[in-house]
Parts: sequence; C-alpha cells; structure tokens
Amino acid sequence: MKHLVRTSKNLGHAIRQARKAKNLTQKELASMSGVWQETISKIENGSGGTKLETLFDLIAALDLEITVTERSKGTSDGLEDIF
Amino acid sequence: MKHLVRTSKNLGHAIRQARKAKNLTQKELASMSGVWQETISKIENGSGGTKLETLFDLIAALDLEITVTERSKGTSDGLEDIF
DNA sequence: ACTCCATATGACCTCTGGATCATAAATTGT
DNA sequence: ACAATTTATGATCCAGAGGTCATATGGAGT
Repeated sequence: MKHLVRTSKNLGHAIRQARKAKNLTQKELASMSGVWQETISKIENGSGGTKLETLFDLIAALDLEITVTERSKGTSDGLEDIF
Repeated sequence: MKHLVRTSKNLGHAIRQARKAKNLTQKELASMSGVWQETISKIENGSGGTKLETLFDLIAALDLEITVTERSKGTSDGLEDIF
C-alpha cells in the first residue's frame, strides 16, 4: 500500500495501518523504535507537529520508506491512499 | 526525480534540489511557504529534527508530495536518489 | 460483570525548533 | 575588485513535542 501524506492525520493513518499489518501493539513498536507508546498514540491520531526524527524512527522500525517526488500531474494511478 | 528520504540530510537535499529546479531563492520560498528563510537554510543543510508541519508547508509550496510505502525489497529501480 | 491487555489522556519538566532581528559569509554579476 | 544578492550563523524568546509516570478509558475474551 502506498500512502500519500499531506498532513499529520494522513501520517497517523499510515503508521497505524503499517503497525497493524505487522501485528504490533503500540508498546511493542515503542520498544523497537525508541519512541514512547504515549507518543505513538498521539502521532497515530494525527495530533500536531511531530518531529521528523521521531517519524524516521517509527518508519525505520516499521520497515517503511518515505519518498519525496514532484506532485503527480493528475495521474492518480489508483494506488494511493489519501485520508 | 524521486528522493528516498531516511534522514534530515536526505530531506534537505530534496528540498534544495526542488527549490533550485524552480529557480527560487530561499527568501522567495520563505514568503510563499510561510517558513522563515533562516529556517529553510537550516533544513536544507539537514540540521536536526524539523517539525512535520514545517515540512508539509515547504512540500506544498514546492509542489512536491510525500509518500509512505513498504520498504522496497531490493528493487532499486534506479530512480532513487539517496544521500 | 470481571479480568487483562491496549490505547488514550493528563500533568510535569526539559529541551529544542521556529519566529524574529542582526549580521556574517558566500555567491553571483559586472 | 566591487556591489548586490543569497545563504548561513548567532542570539533571544516562546510554544510545543516528547520523555516519564500515573491513570483512565476501551476492547476482547471468558
């Protein structure tokens, strides 16, 4: 699945989905990423300006990757998942 | 161009490249994104944990998009740009 | 209903990112 | 070399993110 991320809320969804897909609890993800369970909860619920470093920790622990590209001109190839 | 972003430094490169590609100065990007020129400078140089909201502002102003996907298994299709 | 685990919330404290202004250093043009 | 523009740095201040602990709420399962 590919998540187009424009807001913190999008991000939260992507993180939560990836975590669930791996059958991890927030606590487990917390211990493998070094990010507190409480913080993960907030992030998954899209609460405000997380720090990038925190995001990278989560992304790495979840085996995800972030890419930055030019905005695709209309070509919504159907793989995106926007919230 | 597609930038795989794992660190703040990667991010900085992606931002700077996109800005240059559009022939914008930091000050111009600053006024169109609402992010201070000084802050843009720091971000482009990869200095530390930027806030997500700031990043989103920049990304939007530069017509870029962020996607989160599962880490591609080996398939380095040659389009990435890692720093 | 009652456990047990998961997730959310609330409070406190510390640390740091970003706004803001000033200025230094680097780059570009002539 | 010089002037002009762009980028970097340095300092101060403030808001808020995350570490940390305690607790509340929610959900499964029995």
